[in-house]
Amino acid sequence: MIDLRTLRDDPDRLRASQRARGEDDSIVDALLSLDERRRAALTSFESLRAEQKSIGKSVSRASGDERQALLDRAKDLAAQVKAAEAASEQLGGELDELIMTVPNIVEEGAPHGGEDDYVVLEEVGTPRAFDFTPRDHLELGERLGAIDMERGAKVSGSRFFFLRGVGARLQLGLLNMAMQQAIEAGFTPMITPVLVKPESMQGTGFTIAHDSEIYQLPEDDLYLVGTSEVPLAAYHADEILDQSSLPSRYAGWSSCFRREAGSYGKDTRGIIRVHQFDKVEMFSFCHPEESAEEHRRLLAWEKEMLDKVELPYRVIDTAAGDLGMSAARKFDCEAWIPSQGRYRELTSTSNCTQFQSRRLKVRYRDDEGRPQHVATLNGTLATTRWIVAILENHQQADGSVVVPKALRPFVGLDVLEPLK
RNA sequence: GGAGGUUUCGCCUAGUCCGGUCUAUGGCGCCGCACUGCUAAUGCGGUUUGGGUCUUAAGCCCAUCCGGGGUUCAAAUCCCCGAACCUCCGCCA
Repeated sequence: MIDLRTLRDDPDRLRASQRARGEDDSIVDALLSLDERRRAALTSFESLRAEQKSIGKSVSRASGDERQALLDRAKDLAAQVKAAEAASEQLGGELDELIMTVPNIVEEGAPHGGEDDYVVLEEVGTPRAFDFTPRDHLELGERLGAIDMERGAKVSGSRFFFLRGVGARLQLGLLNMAMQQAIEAGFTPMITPVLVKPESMQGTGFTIAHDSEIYQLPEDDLYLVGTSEVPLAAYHADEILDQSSLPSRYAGWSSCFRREAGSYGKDTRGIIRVHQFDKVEMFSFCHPEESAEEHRRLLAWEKEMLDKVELPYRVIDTAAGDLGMSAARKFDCEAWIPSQGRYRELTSTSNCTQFQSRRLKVRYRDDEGRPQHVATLNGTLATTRWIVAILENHQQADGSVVVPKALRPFVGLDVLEPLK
């Protein structure tokens, strides 16, 4: 949620941000006008209410005719107060509803435009030159007995799979290595709920009503998370944190669930795009003034992981139109996928500034003792999708796969060998 | 799934039976000041959160006693619905 005060003081900032995203900036005027009308209604309600209270008090002191006269007047006022309150609540509700649809204000420096207008910040490593025709991750995974899509489909439907044998070991090793790195960096490891209440989902910036990506359990009014960012963001909801505890960093391990509605025909092969996968996610609550630095730190930890698994990748600065609801800035790391001859996203780190904390009411006390909203950031340390890049980039002509050195102690194998 | 209990401004707590004097009591903690060789102790004052008004500040005002709704001129207090926690019973991994 954006800040109403900032909006009043500097509406042009939001206008510029909306244009950078390629979205309608007329919403700014709608917000300003609604805000003004709501404040007028609120003031009128409050002064009526003040009068009602003071008359109410004198009722208890008066007696006889005087009391009756006051009672009549109070009755009349009570009706007026009720009407004024309803009017103010009506406008307040409209304003809340509207402001909840406004995406975060884009950070200065983020590229303008849509999906294809990203800026490549860095390329690390070079795609390997194969002296044989590289197999894709599914063929490798099947030969290794690591990935079973067919039975995934039999048991649960399309875009579901089993990781088995060395596949299961590879994922466990990878995610454990991510956890290990996070712990060494001072993160608190977390295993989170994957079903959350609507307010946790919405507080994090997902719109339950319109987001067809979310699995819903209407019977229980619970929602399956697409990332542990959701439970981690909501973890400190309605709390005022001690300023000295910032930045407060958590590493969450969870399964993630995505309906992938509207992506029919896209990435249908293998485990690139699936309904359920596992992920280790970094999450940081930090001082708003430090969020840009913290964002760079999260990016550095992502790169450290990518270096450990010895993958060629590039870092992109996502364009404003592709940031989503909550992010003010987003950096993705994309690894080279030999079978596709292109880079695919393996990590994504977002600076959500105070957007989520304002919705979730996560605050800290500033030096004057006043509560202020913290900044929240998130970033990927490892996911199931990494297996795709690891298998393909480290494959050998015979279909075996060399486990990156840093990963070996976690997987317990140096080379993954095809089944006989 | 059923029965009962609990929920008050950081923590603990009074108030709820019997509506107005609750502008919510007291203790702890915290902050400031005073006193004091130092520390401690003591005394005094402050200390929920959000919002409106206001150039700023002060001040004033509104809301806030788990959440929502209702009764009433008036609700922490009465009624209804819900949530969380605790105890017991049932059922099931």
